Amino acid sequence: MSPHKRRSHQSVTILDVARHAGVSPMTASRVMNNNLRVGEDMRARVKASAKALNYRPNLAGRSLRSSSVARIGVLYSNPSAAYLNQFMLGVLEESGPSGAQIMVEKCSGIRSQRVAMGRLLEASVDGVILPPPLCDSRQTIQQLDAADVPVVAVATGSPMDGVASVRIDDYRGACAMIRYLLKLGHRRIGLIKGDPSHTPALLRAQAFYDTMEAAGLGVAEAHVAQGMFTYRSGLAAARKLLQGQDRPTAIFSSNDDMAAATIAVAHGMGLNVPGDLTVTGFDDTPVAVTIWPALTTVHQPVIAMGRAAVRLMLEQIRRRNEGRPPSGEHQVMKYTLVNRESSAPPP
Amino acid sequence: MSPHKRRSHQSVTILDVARHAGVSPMTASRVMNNNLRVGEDMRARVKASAKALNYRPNLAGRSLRSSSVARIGVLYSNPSAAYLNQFMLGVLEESGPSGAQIMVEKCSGIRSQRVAMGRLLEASVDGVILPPPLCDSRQTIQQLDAADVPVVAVATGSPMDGVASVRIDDYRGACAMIRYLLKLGHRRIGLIKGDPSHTPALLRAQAFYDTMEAAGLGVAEAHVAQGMFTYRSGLAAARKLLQGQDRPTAIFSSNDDMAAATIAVAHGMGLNVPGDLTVTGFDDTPVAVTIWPALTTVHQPVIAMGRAAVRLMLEQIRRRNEGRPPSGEHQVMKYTLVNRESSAPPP
DNA sequence: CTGAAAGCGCTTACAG
DNA sequence: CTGAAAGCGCTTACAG
Repeated sequence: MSPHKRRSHQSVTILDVARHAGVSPMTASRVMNNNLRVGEDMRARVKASAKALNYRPNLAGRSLRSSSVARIGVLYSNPSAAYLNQFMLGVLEESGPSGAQIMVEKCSGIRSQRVAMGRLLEASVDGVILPPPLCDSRQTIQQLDAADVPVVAVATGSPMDGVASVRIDDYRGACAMIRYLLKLGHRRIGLIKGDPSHTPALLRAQAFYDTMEAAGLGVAEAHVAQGMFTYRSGLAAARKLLQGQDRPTAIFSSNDDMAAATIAVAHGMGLNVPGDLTVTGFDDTPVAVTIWPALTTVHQPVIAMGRAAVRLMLEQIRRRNEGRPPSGEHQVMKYTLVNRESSAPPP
Repeated sequence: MSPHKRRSHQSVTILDVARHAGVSPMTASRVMNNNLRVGEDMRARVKASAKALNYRPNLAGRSLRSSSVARIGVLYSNPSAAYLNQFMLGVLEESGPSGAQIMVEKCSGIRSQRVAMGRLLEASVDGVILPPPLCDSRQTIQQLDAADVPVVAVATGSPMDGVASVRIDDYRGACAMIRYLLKLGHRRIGLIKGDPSHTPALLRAQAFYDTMEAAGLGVAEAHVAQGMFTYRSGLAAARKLLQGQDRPTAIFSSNDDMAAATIAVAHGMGLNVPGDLTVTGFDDTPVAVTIWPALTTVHQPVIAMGRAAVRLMLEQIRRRNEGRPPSGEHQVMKYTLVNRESSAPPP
């Protein structure tokens, strides 16, 4: 960087961009805010200048002048604490600099749902982010729609038209994991399904069946157990899978909590993981590295998804304020297969 | 609220406070920032007015004019992911509105410590927050001191003079838990100790010995096991405690991860928790409600401690900027005993 | 569609 | 120790 003296606090302001583009600061501002009433020509020039100068809007300045900061609600029902913690980390990281206010409301059951929703609406939130499993509640989304409040659905397995969403491709993530197990040499692979009312659970299970079939492998009834995404349900499911004669050499659990339970059950039976049994999870929540052996799992970038949810929400709010329809953008984030200690070739 | 029209965006500004107190805005500003060069008289008047009007500084305005926002580093080594997530939740919540920037650096081992510290210093952070176990590293604190960078130590068992800190009273928290087990009727209580290089581990163990002794109970060698705060170390410790003849009817684990491991081992031995064995933890991290049965534990308000750490840090930075010495304030937060499903009277 | 002016709430830099 | 003036970066409200 050249050693010349800084004239102001911030290196590049919107004034610099305007000057560089040869337009007024107002026009530059309008372009930065996606305001429609700007000619294509100017829009392009400003965008180019902003990029060339690496302009970053000063959010303090913006929020100082703009009448109000965005108020974003996060409405959740019963996700795992670990998941929600990570998600909120992303939400707060992104909302902090933008000056947006975050209101978190929990609900369990229909009645408390009504109460929570009422509180959010009364606080006149500008938008509501719906982490799973509420992301799939038609009723919740319709209520919000009726109140003209934009929604961002997080980690839904079935994105809806006109409702913005962030997610990973659960189907392909699960396929990747099954293919990995296959490549390791496993043939008898067990599946612990997740709560069937959560759309990603369905996708992960379907990926299992499809990939096994594509490999020319049948799936025995005894090798599939229904779970509910909780540790406790994983305990029961793992017992079912491991008690039989022809027990699987690998178990694909639809999330980490149930995988952790599976390892606990296996240890209880004197089974070595991964020597006697490979166990893999999904999500890569903190429990994956808490337990021993550390879990091979599919990493879902939960923090990044929290950030993305806020960005999408801010965009929805702007659109609404300008009378434009919701973008209905569906952002698909990258999953990664994380190979740790709980997987190995079959005995 | 009266229905009169709002003159401006914010209900109460520093101008209102100044007018109410009959001083200039500058004086009001100085008082709000604890600037020393204000007479006692005016200081009192402004404070009273601010309180009367319920004045909340607009942080966007402040950060816009102030040359720079605070840059706060968080340097950590190897805490549990769950703990750090929760802690960061508090840090981000508090730093967001203040506009402070957070820089997180991880280090493992001496060499990477040097690298991480170098990055922080190069980014010219205004202060560094030290979560456990780095909160107890004299070397780290001295390096930071030498660079004239204020420190806030989090959850240290031995607060140092001149270094601000936030913590709970680990000793009394552990005493409360042991007394609870005693009251339940347990006499043979086992202890899983934590990493001895972490000061809170020492306090929790000492509380165990003292409380048992106060109850007139001896502690058998076989009823104490050394752990390292990890799940894996908890597995080994629990095996040691449960294999003997005269096994304990209750086990007090020095943290939740090791308690979770203990429950897994107990289940593996066919023991019912809490029917045959009571297991309790410490910290109340998310794992406490993930596992089954849910853990009775000592709640440490980690999120609130994250917020408090940022508040203390901002105060330290201000003091330093004004040439005053660090406050060396030690904030002690409240713990709570959370009674869930893993504890019951002895069989 | 584009712009000149004013001001959001606060604090810096200068006077006294 | 106290204050009047100016300005941080941005956008609202008004003109054209």
